[in-house]
Amino acid sequence: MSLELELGLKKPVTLLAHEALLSTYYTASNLRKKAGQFLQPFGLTDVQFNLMMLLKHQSAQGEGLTQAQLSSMMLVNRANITALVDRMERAGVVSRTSSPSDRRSNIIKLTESGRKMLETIEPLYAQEVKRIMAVLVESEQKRLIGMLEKVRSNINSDEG
Amino acid sequence: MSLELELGLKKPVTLLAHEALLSTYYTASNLRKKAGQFLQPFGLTDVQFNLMMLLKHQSAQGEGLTQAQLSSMMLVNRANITALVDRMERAGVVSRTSSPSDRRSNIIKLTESGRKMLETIEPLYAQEVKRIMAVLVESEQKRLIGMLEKVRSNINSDEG
DNA sequence: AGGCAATAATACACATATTAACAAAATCAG
DNA sequence: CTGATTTTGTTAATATGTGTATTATTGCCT
Repeated sequence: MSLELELGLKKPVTLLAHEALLSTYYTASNLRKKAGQFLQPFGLTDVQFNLMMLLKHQSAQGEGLTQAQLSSMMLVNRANITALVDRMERAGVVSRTSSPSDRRSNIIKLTESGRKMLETIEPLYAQEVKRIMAVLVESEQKRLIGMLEKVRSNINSDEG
Repeated sequence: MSLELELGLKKPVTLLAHEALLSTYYTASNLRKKAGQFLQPFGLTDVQFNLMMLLKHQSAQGEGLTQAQLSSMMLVNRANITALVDRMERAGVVSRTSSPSDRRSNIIKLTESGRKMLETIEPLYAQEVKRIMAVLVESEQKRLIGMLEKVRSNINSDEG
């Protein structure tokens, strides 16, 4: 179904480039909503799940990540991470410890409870992601990734 | 530049389908940030600009749209629109009138000031969108739109 | 050593998103 | 027509995002 029908537009989007941009917006929006619904029974949001995945896959065994590293990997402002980690700490899925080597930094780690939770959810999540993306064959997924990468690379290329 | 490098990941994303999903997320996120920066000098957010574009292009001459129509076209909850229109009304770019034919509904229209503002911004915005998307030739943009459409169509196809 | 710039986290004000609960109005079933 | 249902908008609680300012700490440079 076209964007026009999905959104109930009365007139088509006239500029192709704009339609491409809106398609990217709304697809991301739909994917996030779907992820949110999928994760709700586990008491997690998509952002919290993403953070837990980073802690599991992007840190050396049991090392954890600093809030600054997390903000870089999630492409959000560092200020965001404070309240996000607060909530997750309160929910008992991560721990926050001051770094001994740099007392400005906090080390965020999965708790045992968080690790177990992720062990349950991750295979189901991976299965659902594969199901959704299976409308595109492997070569198409690669082409999609490549095209989006080109778009991102061009976003800020006029500055400086 | 790959997602891995852009986010400072230490390890690659192993599941191709997940990388495709994350690419879509982060591209949309980058596009929205860029739009936000572009619109900031005009005192608008990307969401407010999007709403103004809908009022201009998706309503019959001077007719306006209801909040329910706007929420459908923006893929957001109706509850959102209330405060959004409040802010935009306060900024003087839209007006909110009770519909004579259905007293539950509010008709949202661009004010003269909003219309003028859009006349200034729209061509600059279109130019910037074209510049960003010009890394993809027309056929690629169409292929991107088509692939994203297929993904969206598959998101909720397991329900019911 | 001492001073100064950069970095990490936090706090605050604000914009946007969700769900749930509600009131008012329109519509439908009989 | 009347009573039940649906639709529209609002409000409240919560989560996430931005930018800015502040504090603490680190590290660099003279």
